[in-house]
Amino acid sequence: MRRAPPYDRDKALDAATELFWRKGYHATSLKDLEAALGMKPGSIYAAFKSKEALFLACLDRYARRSREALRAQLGRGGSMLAALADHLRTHARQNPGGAEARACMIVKTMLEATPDESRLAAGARAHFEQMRAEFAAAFERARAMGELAPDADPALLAARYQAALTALRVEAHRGAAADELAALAESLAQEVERLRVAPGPARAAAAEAPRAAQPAG
Amino acid sequence: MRRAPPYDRDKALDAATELFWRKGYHATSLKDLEAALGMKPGSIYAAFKSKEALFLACLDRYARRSREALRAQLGRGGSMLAALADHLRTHARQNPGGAEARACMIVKTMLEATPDESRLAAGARAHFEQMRAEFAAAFERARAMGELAPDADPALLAARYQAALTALRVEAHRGAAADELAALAESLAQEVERLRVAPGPARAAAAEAPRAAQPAG
DNA sequence: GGGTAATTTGAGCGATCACTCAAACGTGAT
DNA sequence: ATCACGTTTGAGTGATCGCTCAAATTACCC
Repeated sequence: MRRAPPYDRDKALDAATELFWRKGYHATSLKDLEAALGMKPGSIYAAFKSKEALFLACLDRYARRSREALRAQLGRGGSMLAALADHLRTHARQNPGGAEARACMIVKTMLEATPDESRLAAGARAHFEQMRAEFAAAFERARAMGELAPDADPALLAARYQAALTALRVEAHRGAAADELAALAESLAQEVERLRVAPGPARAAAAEAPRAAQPAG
Repeated sequence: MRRAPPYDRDKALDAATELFWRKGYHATSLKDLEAALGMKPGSIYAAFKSKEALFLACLDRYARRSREALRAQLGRGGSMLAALADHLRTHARQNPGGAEARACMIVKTMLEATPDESRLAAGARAHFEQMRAEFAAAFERARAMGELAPDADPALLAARYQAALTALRVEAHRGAAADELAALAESLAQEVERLRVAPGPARAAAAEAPRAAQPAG
């Protein structure tokens, strides 16, 4: 019979994720973690095997939650393209000082991990590719629904969508003004919605955005 | 009369930049720098005042060279939009193992710097904004040349262009296959060229890209 | 209440961190 | 040659790094 652990694993992972996300892997010390988790080094190493393993656990959790949030936003039925566009707009609505006004932890880790820290690098890349697969599946569904042209390339669209999202979150991280961030997100979102092909002569004609003066960048 | 320093400041900065760019600020130790620069700690601290100051010197140099490379590519006369598009394509042509197949050092630093490392964060942001100003100036020139519609928004276009470039370099950093990277770059480049407005009824009609099946993402 | 096993504790491990400084050294002027 | 001066040297600074482990503590079963 195991004794119930007096520490709350979920809260500990929350605190560790917040710390790692904000400061990155290298700049976060065990002292920081001890303070944030309210645990002594021995407990941390009993619960999680090492600093690296703890980081990877946080990253996995973060990625899983990101994926679930995406699916929740895309799975409400209705237009896939509209949902994808709204997902971009969502990321511009974060309050500037908030925890979400930060670049994606997966991307941060990809850029921070050195080649010899292979587990961090491989983990981050795997999660990045998994998100890409989510986006590709969404575009495939859009194509199946007739929102996209039959010869549309979901893989390329997914790459471009992820690029837009990545850059948008870098812009938020930079501290861009809320209105500039919203304008950029809106511009990228309209780009997605402009992919829609007219399904019939009547119903979705309004969804076809008019050719604007600056449609791209 | 000062004695000429026996160390080559330019080569030292080259080596330090390579190291910082690859490993980031925190993961680069003084031991690493000693080995790469061929200098003992005392010399490093005499030549550059601290690890942080050395990093900032490298970052300044990197940003200045990036700016100069951009100006060289955009200043050859001819179409600004074509030059901007080609600049994107250039970044996809880097050989995969090469030193350039890495995310932008400015962006890496923006994402790595913690809020309390204010000099690193501020320096990276300043350089990022300076690059944005370069892009905005290029789009303004394009508008003045009649390549863009008179009501085009250079600031927004610059933000979108920088977003595309940032994401493209993240994709290269990730280790994307050369053909996928080229496809993404080509897609983004065409997006830029599609901004062109027909200048006259005849001459530049061919430059107006035909409306493709998947123009955006 | 006593026994047992799982868990937490926290001092402290060796290694490495960024950095310093007195001494050795090289160079140009005399 | 000799001197004066500025640079390079590299052993060594205290602090902090990630991490360990024997001992104390706690919860559960009988």
